Amino acid sequence: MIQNLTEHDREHLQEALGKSGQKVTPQREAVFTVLLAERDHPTVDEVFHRAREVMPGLSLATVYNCLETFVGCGLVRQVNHERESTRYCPNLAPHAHFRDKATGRVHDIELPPEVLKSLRSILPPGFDSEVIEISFHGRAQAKDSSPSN
Amino acid sequence: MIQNLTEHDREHLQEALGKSGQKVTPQREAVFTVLLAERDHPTVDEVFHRAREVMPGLSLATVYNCLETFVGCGLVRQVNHERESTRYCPNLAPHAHFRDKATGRVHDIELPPEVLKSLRSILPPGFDSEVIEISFHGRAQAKDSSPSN
DNA sequence: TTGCGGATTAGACTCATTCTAACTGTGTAG
DNA sequence: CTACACAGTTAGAATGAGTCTAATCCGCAA
Repeated sequence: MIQNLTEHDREHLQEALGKSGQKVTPQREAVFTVLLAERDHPTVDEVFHRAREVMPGLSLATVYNCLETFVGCGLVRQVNHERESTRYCPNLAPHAHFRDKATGRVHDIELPPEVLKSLRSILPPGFDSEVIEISFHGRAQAKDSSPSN
Repeated sequence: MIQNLTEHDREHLQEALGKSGQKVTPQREAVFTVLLAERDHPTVDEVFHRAREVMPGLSLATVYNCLETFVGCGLVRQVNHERESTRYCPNLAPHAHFRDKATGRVHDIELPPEVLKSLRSILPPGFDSEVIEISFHGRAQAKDSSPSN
């Protein structure tokens, strides 16, 4: 089920961690692998259970730590919807999220640069935004499972 | 500090509650008054403390109940940022939120219809969105306090 | 007066997340 | 080789927003 990291992904991990002076550890590798394996915006708990299958001694605290580290060095994004548990997303391209009311599943929605730009333009002078989060909530007659990247 | 409701606002409250078969109570009036008095996106706790000044017996549970009721009948909107406490906003016009990194203060950002439209347009066919939330996070060299409306 | 139902209340409870303190493992200085 | 430092990991306790529960209150209709 859970593949090992590709050469490329391992390098990506290593480089991002290295840049902020941190190391690749087996736990971090396991957690990162889980995130890449199924890009379905898992919660911490889901990551925990999936990673445990591969590394039974892994603790929940470590999963929290790893994910925080990844967010800190820009490897993944947090996704929040209302006050539900935080989900994690390895898609770094600018995109919005769509949460399906029926299934709770989160889909990535591509965000064209011009739309992003028009969004930025609504900020009055003096407002300088680093992060924009856009989330839709509604119904999707989705074909199937995993969101595109 | 906390003014009474204007005639107009009381009618607004009454009508909205009435439509979903609920009554105006002193507690609901107090909570609604607090929301309108200072449109600074207070948390439940802030609403609770402000309303207590006017109605000392008011309980936290009731504040939760009132706010939930208001959301249910469309009188106010919830505003969530990451996993911080939920805030409440009586501005019903479509708008985005800007959270100031430095102060934590939330500002309303007007959302022109064409921007809203361009946002909707990025949804692939089959995705039907009822709610769109847009939030910016960054720094504002704000002149002063309360957000417009 | 009695009974009903919605509203309110205090306090118990849940549960995601954070904190703490102990432990592990690796690398480096002696 | 030994030991010290230090990042990372770990289990479990603590936190805190929000929800639930069961008792009470209150206005109204029979």
